[in-house]
Amino acid sequence: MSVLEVLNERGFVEAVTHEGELKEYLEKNNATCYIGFDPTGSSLHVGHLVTIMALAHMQRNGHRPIALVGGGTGLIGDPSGKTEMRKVITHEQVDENKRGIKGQLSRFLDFSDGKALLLDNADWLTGLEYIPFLRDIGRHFSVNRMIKAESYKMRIESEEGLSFIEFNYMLLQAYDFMKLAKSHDCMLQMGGSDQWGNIVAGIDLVRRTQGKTAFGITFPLITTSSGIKMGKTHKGAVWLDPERTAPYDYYQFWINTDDADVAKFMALFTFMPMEEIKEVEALEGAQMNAAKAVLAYEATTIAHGAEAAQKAFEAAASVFGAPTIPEGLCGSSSIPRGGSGAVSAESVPSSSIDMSRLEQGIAAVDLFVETGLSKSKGEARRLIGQGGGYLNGERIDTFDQPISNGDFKDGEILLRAGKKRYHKIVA
RNA sequence: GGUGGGGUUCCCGAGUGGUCAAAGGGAUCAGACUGUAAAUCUGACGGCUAAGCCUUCGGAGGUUCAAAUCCUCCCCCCACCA
Repeated sequence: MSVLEVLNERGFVEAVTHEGELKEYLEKNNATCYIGFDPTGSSLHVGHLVTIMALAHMQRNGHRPIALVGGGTGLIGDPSGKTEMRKVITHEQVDENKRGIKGQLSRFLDFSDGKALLLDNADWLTGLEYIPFLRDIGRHFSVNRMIKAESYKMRIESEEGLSFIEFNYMLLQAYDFMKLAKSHDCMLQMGGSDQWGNIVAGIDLVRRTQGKTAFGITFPLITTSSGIKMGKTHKGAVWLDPERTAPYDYYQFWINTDDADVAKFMALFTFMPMEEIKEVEALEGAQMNAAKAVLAYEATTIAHGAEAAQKAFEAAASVFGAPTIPEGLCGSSSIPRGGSGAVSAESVPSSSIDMSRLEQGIAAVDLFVETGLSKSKGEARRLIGQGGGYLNGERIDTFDQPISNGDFKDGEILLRAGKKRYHKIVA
């Protein structure tokens, strides 16, 4: 089975250029392909996962993926799909972000022995000279055509407009492709559907300058079944950096997937075989929860390692109860089955507190604020007033209920806000 | 540079001297129902030493018993013209 089929089957493909030829190309060659990553943040997030997984599939099928960090283009900002101009970032930030990004990608890609590459387009873009660039590259672009591109249209029609530097983004990205085609024989670029215009521009440029056919694949924008762009939660992005999104929260993010999305996400964000995923589609009711646990476990394993996934699983089990995963379900997953014995909740956020203060008793509201479960006293008061505050599993009745060292159970006080947020206080 | 229109609480958006912590919607949070899902229903949604007080309506001043609302200056955005 070729990569293209794998990607297709798993729902990665939105559009492909020269489908037949690309298929042939991928079957005959150990191809090199690339995807660009914006170094605007120090961490990638779940929104990047589709592209990352696509690269991983490429590598697993014998091709060589290149993750291209836009250190040069990042200084400009891609207007595609954005309604407003992006902040320009500094070189130092880019360097720092690059390090973070590589670390995270290493979980998904094997960078050893040049099996995957991390390149930075700043290496060739920052040295460009204006006049030669215009003469050699600019002449291949038609403004008429560019302004018709979907990626620019929106901005051109917007109130804010499109700045000149952003307008040049397409040329630079096309230049990247051309450069990589020449230096690494990289003939395939992939990207989100908003990148279509940029990718096609690159393919064009490769053809005009080198007379070769390059290819492009775009991925669909993954939305949840409720139509929201996936990976954003009220708290902001779900990061791949464990410092920013703890593995436990990462795990929880996947657990909270909509029923309707579970199978889709399994196909996209795990390496589980499609036969098993098809079975998941048919699940109903509470069984779906078991499938979600598998999804969360697998996704967490990929992003943070088996150990972290195990811990997250156990922590979740200790607060929500261990899920029963039927034997027949998702056989390839190494998720613990049949309720593992000792469950620890060490991934639940915890803090310690000065014992002398506890002796006097601390009002519940204050404790909720101190532990970060509530942002302000008003919020804590509201929470408890509405019945959302719990102490060791018991609902707290009044907001000023004192909590003291008499409330320790097994050496800890377990506070809970609402259904899902916990905090442990240890002596 | 000229002319006109704007900047309101997380977002959109009403409000044009007191009745405004500011309509409505969205988002969010909690509760009920459930399966840590969705949908639905209910409630909350600036802060606090909480029937009271304090801080908010681009910024700084001013008028007034009283200003998001009126005046002055400034900053920013947008449209059209040049």
